[in-house]
Amino acid sequence: MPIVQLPDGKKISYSKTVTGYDIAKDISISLAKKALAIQVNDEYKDLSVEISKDSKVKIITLDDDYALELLRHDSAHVMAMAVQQLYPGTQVTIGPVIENGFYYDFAREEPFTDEDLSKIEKKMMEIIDQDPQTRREVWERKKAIDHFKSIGESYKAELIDAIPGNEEISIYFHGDWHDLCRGPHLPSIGRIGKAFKLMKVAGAYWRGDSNNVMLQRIYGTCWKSKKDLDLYLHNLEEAEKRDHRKLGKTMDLFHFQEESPGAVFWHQKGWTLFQTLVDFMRKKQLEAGYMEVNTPEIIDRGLWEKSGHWEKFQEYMYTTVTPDERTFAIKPMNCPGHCQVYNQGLKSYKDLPLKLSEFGKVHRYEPSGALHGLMRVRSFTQDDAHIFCTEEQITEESVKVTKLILDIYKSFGFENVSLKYADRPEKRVGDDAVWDQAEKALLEAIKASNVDYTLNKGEGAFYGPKIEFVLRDAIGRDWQCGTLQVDLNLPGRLGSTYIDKEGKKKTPVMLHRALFGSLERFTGILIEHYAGKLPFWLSPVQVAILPINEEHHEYAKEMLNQLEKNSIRPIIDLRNEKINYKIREHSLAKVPVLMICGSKEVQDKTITLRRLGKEDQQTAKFSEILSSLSQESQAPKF
RNA sequence: GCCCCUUUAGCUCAUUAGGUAGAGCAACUGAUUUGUAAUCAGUAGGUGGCCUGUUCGAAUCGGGCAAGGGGCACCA
Repeated sequence: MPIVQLPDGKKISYSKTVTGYDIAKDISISLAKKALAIQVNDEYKDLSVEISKDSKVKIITLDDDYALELLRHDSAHVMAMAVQQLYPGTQVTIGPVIENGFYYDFAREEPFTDEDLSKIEKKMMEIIDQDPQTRREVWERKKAIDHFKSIGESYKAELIDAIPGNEEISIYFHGDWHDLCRGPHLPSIGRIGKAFKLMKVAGAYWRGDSNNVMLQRIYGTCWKSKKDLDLYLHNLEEAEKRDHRKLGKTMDLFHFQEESPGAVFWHQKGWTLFQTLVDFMRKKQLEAGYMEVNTPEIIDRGLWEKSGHWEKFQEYMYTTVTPDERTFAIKPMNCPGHCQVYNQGLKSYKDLPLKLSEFGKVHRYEPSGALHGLMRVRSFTQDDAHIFCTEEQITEESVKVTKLILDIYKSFGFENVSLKYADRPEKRVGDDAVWDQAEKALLEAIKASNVDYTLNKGEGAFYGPKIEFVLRDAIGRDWQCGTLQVDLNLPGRLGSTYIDKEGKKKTPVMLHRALFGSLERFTGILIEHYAGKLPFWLSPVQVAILPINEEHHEYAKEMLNQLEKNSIRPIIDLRNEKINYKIREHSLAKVPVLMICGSKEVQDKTITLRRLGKEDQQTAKFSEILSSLSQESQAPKF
């Protein structure tokens, strides 16, 4: 005698077990037609689920957000159906819903080609037209394993074996095709609609483990309507346009070449941008009490053995053997070097906290497949610092670091920042009491920052807990940049000490901290965030002076000179081209300010100014414009 | 590192049964002296990523290597 309660509070009582479909029908015929699934006490179920107990229910239709998950999940199944019909002998493994779509991993000897994708898509359309009904069955575990083994689906059998004993094994049938699946699913396949597209084939390890065999993964996207699909595809194209690798080329910022994979050749314009960033951060750090130092790139392996890098990090280190047969490593991190600077001279508790910063270029032999433009390189500059302090100072210093990082992010328009906090792992060094203190300190810093955070339990470094700073860019992508790590290990290993109030030698705690992590990567993020249209203060070329014809060249040169004297970065275009042509070209080059001068301007000592992306013009005295641009050229303050 | 794909002029891309390559833009030369997103004409430009094999003949087919791309794994 179940009584079901609808979202509006209305109750319907039944004299016997009912299905979701029955309920939908009792509410209205039109709802029954639209119904895709049912939510029973916060759990999503098939529409065919039998309800025997009192429950709160909600009929899921295309209007619910959850519908998209159903559509995508069913799309994955249909894709697997299509693949197995077209390519017999292919094994199915897992096929989950992901952001914007779905994928399915297949085991098949032959690789899938792009032509295969269109064939599969076509077959999917056919299946959707046939609209097979969905049916759920619960099987006994052994029967399920034996069955999948008998039809050659060993991966599925392995998956069933891994399902916890208290869970039931549900098998979904779509027509005569079936798959192990938790569900729920649409009542019939035709409900998917046709707003989907197969995107790409990729390799993926079975169970995400690189020791396992590699499967073939097909990615697809699926939406509620053709319109949504088109919008998604359009957004992808737009995102491609702001790809920093593409913009780096067209804006003449940097290049890569095969003789030095993963290392940047910075061109004048890109390097100007890079240096502008460094200048900005240098100033902010000096204001925050950091002392900038510089340490060697190449250091004897003995020091890396002491620091533990030789043991833990060797596979990422470049090494070199000199003619006198000494082995050196090119630094992958700055910390050991900073400890050496700290170790010079006796330190007192009065010297703490001691903050050493460095724009240190580090080299790491990253796996070739990881390289990606500026975002992942083998040679990069860290905006690195190490804070030597007492255990009692961890909290205060952590709060300061967090504030500094968040303030700097804001200067670049990154308001949407989140934190990831990782606490003690199983394998670690240091006393639990010190860990307690370090973790408490980081949590307090997080609390003080008033920013959302997620906990990565047990994911801390072996030497201490850490916070990672994640920023979201203009098109909603997250980038992990800054980091703050408490280190209870390295100062001890490298013999760093200070004299405390009682005159006893003690080992300081070290905080590792980076604002953006890699400046190369941050430059890439900035380019994409701004789609190349950098704010005036960061723009490598800030002003293009465009005279109308030869008569105005002299005046134009005069202004060039004035701008340069005022530390603005101008260029001048004296080519014998029409003004339209010059405007177009420098606009495409994303120069933020165009200065046009013709006879009128020469006569009145004015300039006509046009800003990137805007069509309106502004004519004013050159002197006035000069002072306002000088103002605008300053780095943000906070 | 692993799977798949790609690599042709400075850039973006063509050449769909193997017969030594073509366009647009850029560059250069000349004409044009121009007022807010492409003035016209001409010239030059390529041992087709590198090595190797098959063939009378390879950008095109096979093998190897490298770099780049999409993913996976790793990660700033």
